[in-house]
Amino acid sequence: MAYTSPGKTREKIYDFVRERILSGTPPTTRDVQRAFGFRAVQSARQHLEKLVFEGKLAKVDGRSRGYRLPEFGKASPTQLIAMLGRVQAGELTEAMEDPPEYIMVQTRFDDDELFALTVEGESMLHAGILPGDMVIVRRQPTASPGDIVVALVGDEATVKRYRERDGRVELHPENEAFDPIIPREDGAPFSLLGKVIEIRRSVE
Amino acid sequence: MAYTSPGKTREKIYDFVRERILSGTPPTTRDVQRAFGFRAVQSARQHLEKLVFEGKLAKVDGRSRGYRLPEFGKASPTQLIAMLGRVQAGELTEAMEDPPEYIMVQTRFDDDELFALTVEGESMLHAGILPGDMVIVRRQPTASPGDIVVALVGDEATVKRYRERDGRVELHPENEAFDPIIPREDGAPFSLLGKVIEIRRSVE
DNA sequence: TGACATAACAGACAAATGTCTGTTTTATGG
DNA sequence: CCATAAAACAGACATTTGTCTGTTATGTCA
Repeated sequence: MAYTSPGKTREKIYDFVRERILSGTPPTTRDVQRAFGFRAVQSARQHLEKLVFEGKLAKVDGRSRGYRLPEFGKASPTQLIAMLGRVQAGELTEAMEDPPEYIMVQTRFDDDELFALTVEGESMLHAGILPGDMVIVRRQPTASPGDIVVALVGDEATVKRYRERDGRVELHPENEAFDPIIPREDGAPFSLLGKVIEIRRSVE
Repeated sequence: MAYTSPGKTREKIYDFVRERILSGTPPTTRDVQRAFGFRAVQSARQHLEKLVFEGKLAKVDGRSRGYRLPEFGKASPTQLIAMLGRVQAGELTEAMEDPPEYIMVQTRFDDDELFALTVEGESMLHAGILPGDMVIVRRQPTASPGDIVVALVGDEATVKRYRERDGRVELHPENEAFDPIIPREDGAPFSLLGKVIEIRRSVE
């Protein structure tokens, strides 16, 4: 490879390695060598080791593909969660299996069971949740008053604000055009799917 | 390792491999061997190959740590972007360098230059953008009418709806309590930072 | 119980990958 | 221009890792 001014190539190597790590597979020394057209492995290695020395990369010695992003290691665990969609026979199932869509989420705890849903309807408009928004839900059987939750009422999944009045569960919309749902009264089968922990909206 | 009924161990191996892939490093055959206490590499290999045959895992032959999640192979590229925050002397700089915070974004195009901001104020309330929301912005010098943009007006970064009237730029809030900004008229230095492509809100 | 499929084991070889020692070439700053 | 540091090259060895052939043990089911 042609000679470049000090640090120039190293920066590109960092970008390359970083991207590879993020996309799921840290590169081998020789991956880097080939990607940059070095004629010696050591050329790649020297840059990589220097990046580790500078603290820009972390490394597990001796192991193959041992390079890591230092801050990211302990930052927050990343989880790939499934986009669910349709409600079918009272059970939430994966919509359009064909390709099941996944999204990345950074979570506080690794053992949370998460899933994502697309919101339909305008019942939570005043809570800043619009139709088409994606909500990320932590599956849990209970909730606290004030939580935004996803519940199965009858056959339909719905996003509402969780309240309790006189010991009874109430699901409140945040839009005057809609009425609260009081499960016991209307007798519809009711079950709490989980709590909304994040809202995402794509506006591209 | 003790003998288990058919498929029992394989399921656990699948979970193990999956988790390892998601956490950033696919395991080696011998990683699996050790994790399950097999006394032969082939035991692990057999299970892994079978999982590939069943379509539950994908694999790059010959390469170390070559196991993948099949659906994940084609997923959109992932990018780590910086959380910017404060506006300083007309320039957007990284807030609290000390740990620079990064978030994961799945992008359509890999070469977009993205950054993230925290929204202050309620001027975009009716567009479903609340104070504290994080907006992900693609840096670009122009915008189309209707876009939600981030602009630097004076020393302040502001999120508004981009409009044009009589060939002049107007920045419209989505809240009656606020007035539109018409850059030329009030004479404040104005520059377009980019277009909002995603909104995220954490409600934990 | 016995046939069968699967699980697990044993040992080895080959390829990929990490690592090392030393040399040559080029950019940079005085 | 020269001294120096960094970049790139060369070739090799050690370890890790993927792969293979064949054997033994155990669960399953008729």
